[in-house]
Amino acid sequence: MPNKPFYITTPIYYPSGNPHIGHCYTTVACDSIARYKRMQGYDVMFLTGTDEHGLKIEQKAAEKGVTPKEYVDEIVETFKKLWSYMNISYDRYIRTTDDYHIETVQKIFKALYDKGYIYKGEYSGKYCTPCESFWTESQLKDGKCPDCGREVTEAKEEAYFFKMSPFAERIEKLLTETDYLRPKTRATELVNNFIKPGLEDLCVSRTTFKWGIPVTFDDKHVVYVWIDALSNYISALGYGNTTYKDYEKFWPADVHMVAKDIMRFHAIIWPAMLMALDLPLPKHLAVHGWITFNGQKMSKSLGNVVDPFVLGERYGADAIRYHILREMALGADSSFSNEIMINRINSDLANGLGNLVSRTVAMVEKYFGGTLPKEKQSGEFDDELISMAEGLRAKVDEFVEHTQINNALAEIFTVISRANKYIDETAPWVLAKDEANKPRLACVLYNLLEAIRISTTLLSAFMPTTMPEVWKQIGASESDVSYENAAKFGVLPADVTVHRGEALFPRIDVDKEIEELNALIRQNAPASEEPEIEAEPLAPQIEIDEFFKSDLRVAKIVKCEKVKKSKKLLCSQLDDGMGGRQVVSGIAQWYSPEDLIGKKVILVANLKPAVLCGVESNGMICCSDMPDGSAKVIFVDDSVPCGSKIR
RNA sequence: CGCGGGAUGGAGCAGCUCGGUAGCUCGUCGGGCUCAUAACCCGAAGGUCGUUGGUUCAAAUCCAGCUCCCGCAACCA
Repeated sequence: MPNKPFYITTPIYYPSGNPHIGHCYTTVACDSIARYKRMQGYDVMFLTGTDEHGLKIEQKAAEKGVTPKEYVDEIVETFKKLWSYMNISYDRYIRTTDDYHIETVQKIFKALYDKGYIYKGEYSGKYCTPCESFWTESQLKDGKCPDCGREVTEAKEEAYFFKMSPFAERIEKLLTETDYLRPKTRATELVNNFIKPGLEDLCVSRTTFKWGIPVTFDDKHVVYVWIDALSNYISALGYGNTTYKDYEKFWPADVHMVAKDIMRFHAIIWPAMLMALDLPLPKHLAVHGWITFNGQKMSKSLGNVVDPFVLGERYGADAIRYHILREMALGADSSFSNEIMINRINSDLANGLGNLVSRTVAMVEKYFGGTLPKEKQSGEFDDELISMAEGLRAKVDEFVEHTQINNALAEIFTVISRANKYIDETAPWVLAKDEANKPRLACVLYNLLEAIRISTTLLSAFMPTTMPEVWKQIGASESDVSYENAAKFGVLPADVTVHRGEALFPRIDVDKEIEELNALIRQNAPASEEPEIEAEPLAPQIEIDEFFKSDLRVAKIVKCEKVKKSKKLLCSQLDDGMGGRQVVSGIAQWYSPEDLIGKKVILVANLKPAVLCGVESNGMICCSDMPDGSAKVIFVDDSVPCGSKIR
């Protein structure tokens, strides 16, 4: 009888930069589940990959002066290197630039078109030229581009749209009445925000960049991200292509694991696509939180601090894996500070597991020369340890089944703790003093080896690099550490021979280590005071009269207050030397009203008025972008009179 | 009144569905042990369970109001 299939996926990552610890998060979790399922005897397909199309890649490549494909090839290598570093056992790696994927996407696009779910949009006034973006009716803000706020034009541009509304009801049921979404607490949020207001048709093609999969029946268009990226889950199995033939076997997927920022696409758009194609839906969508660093969200500027390569080199892939997995709770964010990680490695891995193996093996060597005698005598305290060890597998099974890896690990370490306590209870060093106690002593040590064998067998899915080293030390053969034997006590040979080895997880000196890491950070930080910024590509040249189309004036902020119901907006009353006006600016995160009152700024005075969060705005205050995404207002010398023209 | 989540000893969390001695990990302090990676084991200190009111014999747990955080949505003219 063939083994039961199990299909698990990570998202395909966007290679617009090198991978960071956040990417490890999802991938390591999937890898652990994949390994566990393989151990259980499932025929596993574990898919990961990269989503390689789109405007951003096209631009990044242009900046570097290479083709998009060349650009992406290089970064993909880094991803693969990281996965090999982290000992990730993916079965297949999909790149959306692979021929077979392109073939599938084109077929799916055509199929949806033929079924009438994709139609060509001919909307008027939905295109923002500066942003090169299409918008649907409800995305527009007061009839203007939601991105830049400028007037959208009567677009001659066209785009294809995917009809979502026919599936709204089924999707709502999927989210609220099944356990598709994990954790389910997010279901209401999705339903309230997206489904109840009415599902918008989705723009699924672009004509404004070339780096994408061409629409077969309309070569002006390339397929936009949704259909391109999400289809990877089935194209990788051979749906719509002949490169692979695993679709029948593995679809529907057992688990799609994603971080919360892309939950929406996997919870709504992906099911809608599958429904439109009349394909079965995946069984579960497991959503996890973000890694935050010292309380801050991960960002590029922090990238080098928690470079997974650096961390892996210092502590080993398994230590990183363990920390990530142990901290991960479905849904919630988890913080990643070096201190937390080092403490965790020390207390759980070095003091708990590593030391348990070390002391046990040492005692077998010291008291029996490395090989236990066959004669044993059971005694007090044995039963509790044995029953805990024997019952462990069932508990871990349960947690893995529900993608609760942190709990699975906690369960395993309960047994490890219990084993350490068992040593104190039985006090082998006391037994060793009397030759008559040798059978009892042998039994105690054997029980410890068994507890270690069972724990590490189950742990090997999560920490695949180090566990074989443990097995070498405790004298376990390959068959001893099978999943089968993980629920049985008494598997190791009665006269097992151990082999003392290196410390598995050396204890880390916290203070020293933190200092070294901080030094590394400083070293990697930009040397100059001036933060380096990635220069934006230069806008096309313009004539001087085009410049004079914008009327820039000096104005003084006389009054300023926060816009209610908005986090980002400040509403200012300006003296523009022309009777005054009101302007709204999205800078509330960086400036409080007191910072601005009385200051003189540069005003774009001839912008068409717009209404933001119900407040009218007549112009724009000039700011410069900062590397971290914030903005700095450009102040003008107080001696310049209000209303002065700038040129 | 856009939607949702949260507030529990120094830190991070569990408990709340189905009211009844407040639990875990780390940290701190004291003790024990010596097989071990100064590790391990035991014990102690430390909490008005955000705030106010209500239901009840009894509320961290149920109900209502309030405050503060966080996420989503909206929004950086």
